[in-house]
Amino acid sequence: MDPVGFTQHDHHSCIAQNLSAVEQMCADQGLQFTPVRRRVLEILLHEHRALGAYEILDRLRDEGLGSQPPVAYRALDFLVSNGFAHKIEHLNAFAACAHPGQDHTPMFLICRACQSVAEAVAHLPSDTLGRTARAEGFRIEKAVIEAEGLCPHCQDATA
Amino acid sequence: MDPVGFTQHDHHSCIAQNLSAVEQMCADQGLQFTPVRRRVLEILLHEHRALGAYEILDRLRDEGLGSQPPVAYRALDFLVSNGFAHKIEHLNAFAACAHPGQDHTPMFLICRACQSVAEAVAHLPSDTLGRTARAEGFRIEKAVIEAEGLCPHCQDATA
DNA sequence: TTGATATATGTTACAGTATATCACATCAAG
DNA sequence: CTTGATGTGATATACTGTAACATATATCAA
Repeated sequence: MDPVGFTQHDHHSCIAQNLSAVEQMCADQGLQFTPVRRRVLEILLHEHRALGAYEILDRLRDEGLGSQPPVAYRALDFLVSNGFAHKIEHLNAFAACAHPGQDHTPMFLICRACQSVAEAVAHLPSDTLGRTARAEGFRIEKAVIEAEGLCPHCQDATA
Repeated sequence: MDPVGFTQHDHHSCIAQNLSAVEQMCADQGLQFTPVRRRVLEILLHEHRALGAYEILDRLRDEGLGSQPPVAYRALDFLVSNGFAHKIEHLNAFAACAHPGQDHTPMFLICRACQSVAEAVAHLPSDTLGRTARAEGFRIEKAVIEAEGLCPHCQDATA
């Protein structure tokens, strides 16, 4: 479960693997992986960055797959609530999940220069957040952990 | 630096203390603590929860202190960028800072039942977020850490 | 197969959040 | 006194998200 980071990788196979994994999980769980939902995930995977709902909608519209906001939002809701994508609150945008299906609290490193996004996995119990919640008697249901800054590449470019 | 949590406290003096601390800091740093900015902070302190920009704007309007969105957003920008308030991304809302002036990465526990918000302080270097960033060579400039769930009181109420 | 139920999609309209821009006032520094 | 920085007022607009209702498609039991 490596963080999917700022390094090069075989993008084509990464898309294919993710898609077939999601396909399999939908079959197993009786979820309908419909054309719109599939296409939205493909778009997110292909871009490999966070996209706004309306960017996604524009592409759906170009392909005749739906033209109104609720179409995009519903597909995104499906993907997010089943763990196939995440919403990045800081950007009001969405990104494909780097390790779909595994129940996890994602953590994002967002480069403010090149807009790339790396996903890693938090370890809540040992983090300040988890320990504070325990101490306060708060029950965490969902956590949002996002950092903005400069990725290694853009630090070099700036320097 | 206790987390300001879900327990009772002397709200009147907590408002007064916070306000005078901010006042002092503005004086020290040559920042203009203007009527609009002061009023917005007072509103946030008084509510002691996260407020949307337009909720704040409505109150400003009632008091004749400005009626257009930029007025509220500019005051909020001032408060946020100087560390006197925080934006809670998960809610698209704003809350007064519980320990203004201290440079810190705030962490929020948000009750989805009663909407109360507790602020605590993260220890980035030891958390997964900080360690991951270090390992990836990512330089964090700002972090957003927010948890949604049930506060102790609402857990009891639900049970 | 048929009908009943649940789920997914299409569309309109709107609500909520945020910013760009221009004009004007104030005030401190040179 | 004028220049530049900062704050305010106001209009307009862009971006993000949802409510509500109609239609279509899938699923499953009888």
